[in-house]
Amino acid sequence: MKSIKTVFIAGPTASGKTALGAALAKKFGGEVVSADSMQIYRGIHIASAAPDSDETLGVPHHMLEFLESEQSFSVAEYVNAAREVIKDINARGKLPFVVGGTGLYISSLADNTVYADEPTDLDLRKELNTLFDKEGAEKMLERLSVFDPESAARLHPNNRRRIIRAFEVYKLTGHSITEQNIRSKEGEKYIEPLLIGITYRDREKLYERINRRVDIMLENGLEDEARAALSGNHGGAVQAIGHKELAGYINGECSLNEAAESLKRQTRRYAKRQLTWLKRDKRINWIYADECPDPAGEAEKLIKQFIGTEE
RNA sequence: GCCUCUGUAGCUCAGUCGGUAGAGCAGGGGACUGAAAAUCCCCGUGUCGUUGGUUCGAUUCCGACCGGAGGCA
Repeated sequence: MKSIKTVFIAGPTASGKTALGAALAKKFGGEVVSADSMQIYRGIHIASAAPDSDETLGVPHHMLEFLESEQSFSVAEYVNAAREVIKDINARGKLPFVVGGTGLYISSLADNTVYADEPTDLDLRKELNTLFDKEGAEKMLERLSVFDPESAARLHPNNRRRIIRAFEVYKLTGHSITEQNIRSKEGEKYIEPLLIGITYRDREKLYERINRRVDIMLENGLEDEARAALSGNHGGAVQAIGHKELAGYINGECSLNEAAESLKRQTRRYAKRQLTWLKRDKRINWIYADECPDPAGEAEKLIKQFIGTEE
């Protein structure tokens, strides 16, 4: 099968990628596939800055707000679902635009990473956690080195989550995560990506935007949304920045102002981590919103060149 | 006007009995394959208010000045 030309719009939170993605998709008659690990959930519309109906500009958006907050989700499920959506968009003769800030989701699609069928086993994770508590990190890494020396050497003892995942893969599949990662790169290249990154050269400007957006979220009812989420079942969405920070205020542990400051700080750090992830990918064509007079026009040029309809 | 306290990192402050300084927070850099808005690793960024004096050497001691806080008038 011929690979599907797909435009990716990536960037840190509050960089303006949602608006840019929708505008570009409209211009090129495309459809948007969200690549955001929080916007997949319902009940977190404000905190995740999911696009409102007026922000989608009438362009179909996929992979948005389709899961209940207590449901667990994974990159594997994301990639497998998004792939079908992209194939469908392509089959209808439209250009897919993957827009989002979850680096792992974006690169998994752009790199055509294959995630084999393998059910998530939360009980096994629990067991492994108990074992970890009993044995300690060093002993666990020693055990890991027996069947996966590469991972044992690579993983930091403090990174419990990754160590446990390495055991989990082996117990579930009989092969190491190192081996699995190698296989994951050998799949069909069904996507041909054009990667566009949007951000600000001056970090301070991005942070100002983040701070402002948090204030707007609070004005728009973030507190009520957080209250509703916190009273419900806790699941995949509880780790969302926004509800987490407001919990302290809602439980009477701090003032609203302190919660808001904490939320801004966590969002800034998140943006920094997003940038660290994206910077690594040398294929990304970066557009700096604070230097470029016409970011959308710049992106349009790249896309025209990419799809081969250069005027 | 006088007296006292005070001025050190972006912020709050420690400290140097004289040998150009260090914590917390903020911040910066990095890793990343099934929880990824998660998880984890590394890093102190400085005209020690200014200016004279004493000294081999002053951020440290002394004086003056400038800024801040309080007190007495």
